[in-house]
Amino acid sequence: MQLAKKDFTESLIQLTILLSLVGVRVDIDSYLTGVYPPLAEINLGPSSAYTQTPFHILRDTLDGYGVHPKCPELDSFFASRRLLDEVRTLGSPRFPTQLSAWLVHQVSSTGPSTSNSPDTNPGLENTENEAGGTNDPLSVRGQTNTELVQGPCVAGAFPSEDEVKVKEEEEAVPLTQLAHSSTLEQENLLEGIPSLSEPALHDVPPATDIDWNNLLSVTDLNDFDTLIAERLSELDSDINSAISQDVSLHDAMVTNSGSFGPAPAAAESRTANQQQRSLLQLESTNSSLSDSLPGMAVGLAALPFASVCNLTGNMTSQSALGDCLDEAVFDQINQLGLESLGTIDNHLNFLECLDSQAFEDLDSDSGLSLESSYGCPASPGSSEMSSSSSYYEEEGGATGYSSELDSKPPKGIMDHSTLWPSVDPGESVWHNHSYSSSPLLTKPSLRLPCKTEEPEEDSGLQLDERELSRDELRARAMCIPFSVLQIVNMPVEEFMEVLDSHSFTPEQVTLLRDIRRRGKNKLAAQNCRKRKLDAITGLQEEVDRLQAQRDRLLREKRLTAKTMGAVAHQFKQLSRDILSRLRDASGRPLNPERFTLQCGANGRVVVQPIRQPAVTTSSGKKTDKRKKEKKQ
DNA sequence: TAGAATTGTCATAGT
DNA sequence: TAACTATGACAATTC
Repeated sequence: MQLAKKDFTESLIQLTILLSLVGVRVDIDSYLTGVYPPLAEINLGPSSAYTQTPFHILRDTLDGYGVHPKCPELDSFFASRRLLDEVRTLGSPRFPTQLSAWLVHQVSSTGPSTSNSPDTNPGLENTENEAGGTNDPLSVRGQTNTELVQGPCVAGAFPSEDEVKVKEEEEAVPLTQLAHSSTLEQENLLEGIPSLSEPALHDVPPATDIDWNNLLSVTDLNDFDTLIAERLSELDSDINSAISQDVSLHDAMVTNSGSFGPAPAAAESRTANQQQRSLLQLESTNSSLSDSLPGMAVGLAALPFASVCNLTGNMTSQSALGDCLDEAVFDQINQLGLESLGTIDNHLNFLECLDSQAFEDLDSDSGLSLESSYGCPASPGSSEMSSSSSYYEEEGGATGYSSELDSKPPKGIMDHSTLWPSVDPGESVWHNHSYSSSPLLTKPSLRLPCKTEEPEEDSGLQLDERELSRDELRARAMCIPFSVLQIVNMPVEEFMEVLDSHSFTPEQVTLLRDIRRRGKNKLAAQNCRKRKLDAITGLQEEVDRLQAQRDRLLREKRLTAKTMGAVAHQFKQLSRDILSRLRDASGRPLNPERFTLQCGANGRVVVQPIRQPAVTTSSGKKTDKRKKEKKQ
């Protein structure tokens, strides 16, 4: 059942495309409105144009609609929507349909062919020179606009010997090629670009970004061409076959037929003439543009650049960055047209902003600070330590920290279990790490420890006495009936009560306060050091993570830059080919060096003259004159 | 024996 | 104001 539906769907698409070729628009909205869901099953079959490549899946899931990427309904919806868009693009008017098919053949052609390239075609060169001889694009513009509307005037510029065959063999056109247009285009490009991008991950010199900055910052078309050529010269030769830089319409059709299997040469020429005829049928969608716009307004309408842009969807689908580029940057390239390719540097700046912003976000989002570690459950926070009720529990561990009787703390990062073991405070010794006690202090004497005496009298100490801390020994010497732990850990109220109730001497009170102060400060020092180590460790981990993320983003950036270069180059080639086939009022082809295509958001393609540098120089002269006038 | 690591202590600022 | 905490600095000790 699914197979039958699939076949029916493909047949419907082919029929729609066929009807579109003859100028009949087929609206299949009702087919996709949910009443009939069979398009959802297109993805299930291998014969579907869209299921043969996973690009739509990747793109659709990256469209950012908040639906789970694996949702089958979502995938089906977007596949259906894409099919609808494709059919609409092919449906009306006639020229986009023809142009779409031509793009398919051109892109899918294998092997470069320069026979009819604009640069090598002497006829075009002559006409270009003639057109360029006027040095007035406006004159050409006005004539061309009218010419394009009339159409038949242009027909003479194309060979028409195969036009009759076109009508006869139109039914034999491999319509599936049209249905596969964007898919094949993506496949071919993606077969080439990954081979280009893969070495970018490993072999790209460090100056790649700089070169690409230069590339994208070039506003002059010639410079852009040069940089593009330089860039592509470094790329794998497969890009030549994938993009078919210098393939003319006819050659593209020939090579394309070979790519799709054996086809008669007549069919190739027929298809070529079909494209030519479609070009002759250009309709001016806005005749007033010749007056209002500095260029010709040609209703090319809906160049399938979306399919070109789609190729980047898979390339960059692994990240949101690629998605943004695919959806925004490339669409803007499409809209701005070839003349505005210099603004790609803005997009590169966008990339830079993404990088920097990502880094800044990461910095700000790290949430790691010296303060944050305080709240870490692994480390006792200051609030915990400040609580008097928790002192016995907390500082009981602190006794273990200094309990060199049991075990030595490991070197390096302090072990938390070592720092905070649950040791009975009453049984543990406070510490004897730093100071060995004097035997004199074991006596009930008020003499302070003299460090110079310690080495001489260590031999007379008992083992347990040597393990006593200095304060412990002082307490013993002062006959204080409390251990250091008790003194330190008891609440302040209790400590005050002890001081009041035991009628201590002032020296004893001072010692008790000092013991308590030193003990608490020791714990504080331990906590402080542990927090510092935690902070350092956390920062180091954060640095490692950010460095890894930075490397990943840089790789994605380089990959995206290469993709953008490939797309820009293809856009330029397509524009050149299209312009070379357009005619002005006198039947002369447009000079691709002087005109450019701009694709509007509504799918309309407008031919506009390229701004000559002379304009800038004249403005510069004006400014110079103004400066001179000001000086005078 | 020099040097690093550990630890206690002091001083001080802040709470 | 006292108690407490946090932390830098210093010194003693250990390895």
